[in-house]
Amino acid sequence: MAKKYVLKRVNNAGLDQTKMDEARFTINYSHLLNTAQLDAVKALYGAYLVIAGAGTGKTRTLVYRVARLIESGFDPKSILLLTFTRKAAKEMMDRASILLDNRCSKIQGGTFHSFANLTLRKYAKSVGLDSGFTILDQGDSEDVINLIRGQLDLAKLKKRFPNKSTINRILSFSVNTGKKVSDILAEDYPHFAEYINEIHKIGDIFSNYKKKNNLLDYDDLLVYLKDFLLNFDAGAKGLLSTIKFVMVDEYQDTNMLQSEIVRGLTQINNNIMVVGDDSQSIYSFRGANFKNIMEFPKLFNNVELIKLEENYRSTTEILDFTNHIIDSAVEKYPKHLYTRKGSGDLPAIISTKNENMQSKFIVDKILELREEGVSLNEIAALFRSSYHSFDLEIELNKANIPFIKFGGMKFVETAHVKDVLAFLRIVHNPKDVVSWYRVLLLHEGIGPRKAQNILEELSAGNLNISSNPEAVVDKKYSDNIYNLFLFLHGLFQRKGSPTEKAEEVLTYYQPLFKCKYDDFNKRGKDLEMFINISTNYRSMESFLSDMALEPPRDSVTDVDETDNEREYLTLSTIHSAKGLEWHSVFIMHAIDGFFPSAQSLQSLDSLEEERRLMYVASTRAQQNLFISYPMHIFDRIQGFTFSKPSRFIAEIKEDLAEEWLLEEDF
DNA sequence: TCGAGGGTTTTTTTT
DNA sequence: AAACCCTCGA
Repeated sequence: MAKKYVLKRVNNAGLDQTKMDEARFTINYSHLLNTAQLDAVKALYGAYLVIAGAGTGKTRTLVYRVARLIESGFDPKSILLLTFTRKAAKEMMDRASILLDNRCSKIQGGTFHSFANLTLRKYAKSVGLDSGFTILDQGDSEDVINLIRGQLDLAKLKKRFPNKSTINRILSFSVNTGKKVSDILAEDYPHFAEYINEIHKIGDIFSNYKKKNNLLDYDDLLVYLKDFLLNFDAGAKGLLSTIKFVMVDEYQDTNMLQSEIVRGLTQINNNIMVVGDDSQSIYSFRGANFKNIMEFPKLFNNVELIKLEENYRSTTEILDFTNHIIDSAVEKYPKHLYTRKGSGDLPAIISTKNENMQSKFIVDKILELREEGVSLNEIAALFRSSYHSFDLEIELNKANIPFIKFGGMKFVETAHVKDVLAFLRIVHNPKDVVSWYRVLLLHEGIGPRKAQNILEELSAGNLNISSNPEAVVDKKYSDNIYNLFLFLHGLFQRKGSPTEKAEEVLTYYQPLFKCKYDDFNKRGKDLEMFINISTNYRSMESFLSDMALEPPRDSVTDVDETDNEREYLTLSTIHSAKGLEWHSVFIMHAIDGFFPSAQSLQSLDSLEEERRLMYVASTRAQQNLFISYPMHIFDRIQGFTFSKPSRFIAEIKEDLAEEWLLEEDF
């Protein structure tokens, strides 16, 4: 008798989901994960919202899910993992590779912006872009706005007009949240409300300017990507048919624009998993709203909610402390974090006489910890604003404690590095007026006016760098302009690696550099490092994109790439410490006015965000948590002021932390 | 029109 | 302490 076969529908990977036998996997998932984590890892099709409290193994869960999808036979390239930094994406891919095999490093991963960059270059035509577009970083955008601002006749205005960074912030916030500029002004900048028309005008000119000159700022990257996806033409369909699974990390910090991108990405394969924690939402200034994460179920059908609540990071004492901080939040979604990690020391709240005593305390305590066998790599000092660590940095240097600082001014944001980049950007995109302007102003005898004239000649085609300057650069221009064009023409024609070109720029730039900066000796190190970094790149395009999107961390204090073995302490803004953890954590400057910051005291919403910031900071600690505040601190405006401890720690109950008072003779 | 000098304000956080 | 704005002499 002939056997009867029943044809069952199988999924895309050719495997029947219900029949999938755990034994076929090389990784023993059910042993290595808790129930909730396992639910998330096994999830296959559909939409999932994973609410993952601090330290509940969020990264671990994502890593295992990647491994499992790949083990199930899905093409790594069909998995897209959007993270907050590319470092986070890379770390996850590395961990998954160790877990399973090298296929895991083949998934697509990165930030929304870097994904937008790659996609838009690839599909430039269908978006109506030139694929050689240049990315404007925040400083570049501000420069353009300043230019436009200068052209408007603002002298006639009686009252102060917002400066470039404020204008940029307002316009950008509008793009990211979808709010009207007038509403933003009314809510956050009532004192500028009367300038609504001027701001709109600047916004319009700015947009046209960017379009005309092949420039995209951070927001444009997202807007163009969103439009590309939602227009859903052949190009977008082609792209989306290759993406089967989308995962988004740190979803609480995405904004409306980004959530539309997520929607756009899942139009064909409705498989989406977002992971986040509303209590750790700390990017409202970029348009994120902690409530967005709970709006997610409205975006997709049948969203399954998974909650990770077992904390694997901190001791009971630390967890009790951090739970208390977030319990006082005015608005939050219920969750109960618990730990089985056991008991340790109570968190300590340390008041010191002044800022320097605080630094000395931290240095001393670090040395003590090191005596006890805690590696410097396991220790971090966290602060609200980048400048809060200046005094500590001095003391660390005195004590010979190596450190790396995260957050704050980045290496590529320093004026001299931007100068060098500007030359390279012109050669790569001769329409990059922002860089042109910067480069022109470097030269003696050229101010805003003459630079404008030259820019006009450039856009009219009377001047260019593709032909020999003999032919195009008129006699009426000074020698240094002729020489500039000669140099750029040479560089434009030359084929060579980013490093070779950067070295040529440096040679040309050297005299200008020494003339512009008194402290050129100190800054010179950055330029050397810039050359060093360039050696990692073979294409100018990826080099320039990376410098704008994922620039290297720090300039002076940064150690060599080869120095990975060395131990170092981490100094970091709380924002840059997101997602990380250490054995021992110091939180500095816990003073009202510093943390929470003075600007946030005005509104409840921003105060609540400061609270979440304190929550993020304190949940980074595994074993030891030290929160310090100086009782006297120098305030540039008022001189010495007596300061109160941060309201977040002042409200802590006695049994949750012990208080230390540091005597003067330390 | 450039660029130096002086007086004033300003301050988070990041892609 | 640095960034910004305005004024004024060359």
